[in-house]
Amino acid sequence: MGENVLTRAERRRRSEARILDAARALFAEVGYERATIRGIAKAAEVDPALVMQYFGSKQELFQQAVQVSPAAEPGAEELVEHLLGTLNVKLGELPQSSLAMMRSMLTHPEAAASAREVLGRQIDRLAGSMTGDDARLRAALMTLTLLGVTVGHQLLELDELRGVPQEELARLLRPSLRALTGPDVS
Amino acid sequence: MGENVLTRAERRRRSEARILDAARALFAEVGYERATIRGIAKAAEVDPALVMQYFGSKQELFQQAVQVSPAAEPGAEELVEHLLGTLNVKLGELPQSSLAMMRSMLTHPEAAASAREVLGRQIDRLAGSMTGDDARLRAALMTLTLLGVTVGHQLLELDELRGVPQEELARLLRPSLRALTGPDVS
DNA sequence: GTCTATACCGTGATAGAC
DNA sequence: GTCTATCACGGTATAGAC
Repeated sequence: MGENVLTRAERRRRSEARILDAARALFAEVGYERATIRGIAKAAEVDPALVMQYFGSKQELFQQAVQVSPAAEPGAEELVEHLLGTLNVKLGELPQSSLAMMRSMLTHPEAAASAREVLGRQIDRLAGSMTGDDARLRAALMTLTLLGVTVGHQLLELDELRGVPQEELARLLRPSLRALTGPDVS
Repeated sequence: MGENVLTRAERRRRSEARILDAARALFAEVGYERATIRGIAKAAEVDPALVMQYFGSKQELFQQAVQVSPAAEPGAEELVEHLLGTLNVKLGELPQSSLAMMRSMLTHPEAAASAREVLGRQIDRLAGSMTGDDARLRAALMTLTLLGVTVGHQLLELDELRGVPQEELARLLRPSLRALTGPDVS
């Protein structure tokens, strides 16, 4: 019967992608609890039941939507400088999946676990480049400093950080983070 | 007819107090959306309808539960040192009302507004003790640093901060915050 | 296989019995 | 004044029509 414009598998793939995009956007905007299956389906222009059909549950949809690819995770080999490069990403074009995770990390247990994992990995990398017995602790404080700034900027949208260029923030934070680096530098 | 053990006004006052305590605890533990009127009532050992009767709505209950007394708000006259004193409070015995507010600040609009207000006041106080045209920005970064540490410690409960004494954290953070203070000291 | 219709539950909130 | 019964709503999930 002639060629179809879209095969079924192709349609399915596109619908899934649209749902995931809509889910990421909504989770990032209002968090896990306030984001609804019906709302996500509406944004993706699909039937609400389809979302359940594809992903099984809201929780599984959330997991697939927010999982950050390890490649996209910030590395920290050059320590502070690279961390501030990371900051640029964090402050500018932080992927929506990360925003969605961060938005829900205080209220949704699953998101909290994910946050602990991601932060833990970053702390590990940082601590690996540092010496001293409290290296992990200092690495954690550096990571949490960036987390605080990111929360204030991206999620709370404090007026004080409105429209401040990333370079300015990096410039101001550099000495502060270096102070946590300890005696050793990279 | 003789004296009653408890007058009605007294009973009412005690019930209200128990409800507010339970509300603070639940809001702090699971956030605004997951805390339910019924759950709060059960914890306070009162009828759910009573909560509505007393407070009108869940939102009003939240407001009354989380409102932080201005006296309890951290001051910052001696700048870094006092801020680190503040940190002690933040890390040790942060009042449950503040925890409840922080827990919900990323997902509940009302809590977000409250957080912006409290953080803004702290930034104002800090900036008042600093000079330079970017004083407010640096003050904001200092405040967000402490916010990040508090979130990581109190809400995400990162392993890296488990059981670390406040003095240790203050010691490690002091140079970092001083670096944001800028050329002027208090 | 895809979607329509609906069941079912728990929520905040209300009205009215006691 | 207190509480039982119920409402309307919105959420997840499912059964069955196409």
